[in-house]
Amino acid sequence: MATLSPPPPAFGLEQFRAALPAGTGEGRVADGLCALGEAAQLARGEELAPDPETDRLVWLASGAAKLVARGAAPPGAGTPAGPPGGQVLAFHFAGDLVSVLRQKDGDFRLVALTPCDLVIFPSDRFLDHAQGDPAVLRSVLTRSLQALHRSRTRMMQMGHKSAAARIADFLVSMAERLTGATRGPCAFALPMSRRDIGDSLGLTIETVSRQLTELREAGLVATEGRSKVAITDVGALARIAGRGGSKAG
Amino acid sequence: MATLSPPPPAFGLEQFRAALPAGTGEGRVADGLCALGEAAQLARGEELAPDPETDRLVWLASGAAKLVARGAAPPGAGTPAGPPGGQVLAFHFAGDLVSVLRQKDGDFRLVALTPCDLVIFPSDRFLDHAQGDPAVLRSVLTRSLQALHRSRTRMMQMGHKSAAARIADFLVSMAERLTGATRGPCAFALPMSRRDIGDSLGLTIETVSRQLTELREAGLVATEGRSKVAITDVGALARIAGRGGSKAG
DNA sequence: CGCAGTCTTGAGACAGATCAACTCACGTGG
DNA sequence: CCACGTGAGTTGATCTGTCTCAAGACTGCG
Repeated sequence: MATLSPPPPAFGLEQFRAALPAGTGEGRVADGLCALGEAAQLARGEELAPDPETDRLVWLASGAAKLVARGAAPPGAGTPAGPPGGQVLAFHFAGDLVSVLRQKDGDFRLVALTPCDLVIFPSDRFLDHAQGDPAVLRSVLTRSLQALHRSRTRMMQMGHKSAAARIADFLVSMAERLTGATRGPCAFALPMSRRDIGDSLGLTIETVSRQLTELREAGLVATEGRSKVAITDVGALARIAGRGGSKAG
Repeated sequence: MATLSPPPPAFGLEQFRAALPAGTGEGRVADGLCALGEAAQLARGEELAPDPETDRLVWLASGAAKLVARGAAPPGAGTPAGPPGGQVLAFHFAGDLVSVLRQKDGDFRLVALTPCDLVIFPSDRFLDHAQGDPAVLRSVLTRSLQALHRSRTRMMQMGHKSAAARIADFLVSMAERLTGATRGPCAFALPMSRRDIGDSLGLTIETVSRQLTELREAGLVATEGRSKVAITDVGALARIAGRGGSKAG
């Protein structure tokens, strides 16, 4: 269960305010929005308590989480993996605003990969308030359109890309989101398991493992332990992924 | 080239207005929006003239179109299919509001599958005006979030679904959008080619053809000519697609 | 009526899934 | 501090589904 935190002064809210569009004026609306938000923490593996009635917007103040679709058992429970288990739709990190629709519309669940601080807004009330400040509303809309664009681009890639390209793309994407690097070397720790990676890419854990091994043998990445990854050259991976200046090279 | 139509009284705009949220008041803002829109027609195979500078929102008043990503040659030109050709990201039909980003962000192009009437809005100016009426802005946002949701769901399916499931899903989706049917029998004409279908599903035309043949032999669909399709039972197809009551069934 | 392009059908090749051990990392308990 | 056990990760062998390459049949058009 998510641990609601009334005593601690709502960690994360101030960061949320800071992320609001600057042109929003004195912040009256921002205050209103913050008043709507409920701060919560999730421990590793914990899941955002589902709400069958309302769509929610969740602001991830810190940590990493995955958005999974129906069927994933809570960690520690049975259902090892007989059926597909739970399909991972997306990974989210600090700063992301995640749209979690009510269960009725195809219950998606937000599961913490690391300890998370988050702020939960009821979608409709958030928008009611945001209407008071079109800049905020527009900011959210722009984010959504970008998210849609990204999702479409990903979808296109998923359509007909090899396992190698998918893994490379995944790593490039993680490098960008976790370290901001878009080329050159970089290193980071992956918060998710091989299974999560495979589920999000439509591959099996075996294939994920094999592809990582090949990249390792090609000298493009180095791994340490289960999660640490060092990329020799993000640009080279991006090329394998079919991004950027792929023109014949 | 898109044929701009100044003389005809902007066919499509009235329908666009009608589709705006009802609670928007007298329609002052709606008038402003309509003033921003440029009506255009596209003939079959024609492509919306690309604009490298501005993001656009395109309202499809009538007809059907596909949103494709870089590389697709105009119909009648060379480039049969040597390289991947053009990946189809989505199909759109009358009533859809399509977000077409500027070329810089990964040029997507809107290509007419049938003669189309459409209304083109510059994205930023549309939003500027829409800020005058939060209800409109919110309506657009809601649409976007739903589109994102649909895109994610599709992405998930693309990830690990068989060719049969993808074709079945495609047919169910088309049945819903073209006839409104979600179960029972229905019939319609597909406005797109096998190649378009394959491109949108990440399959080859041969596989599309084979899967349709199997569905035909199974008595689930009947085809006539190149485009006409009759579905015996949408629910049965939905089950194959992995939608609905798939529980062990 | 004939042509061109789309669609269908077939045979073979290959990527990734599946099934099955094995190894290692990391947390636990001695 | 080190030994141990569990579950994650890796690796290998095989099998299936889809792509590829190659003809052939039909649709729809001029």
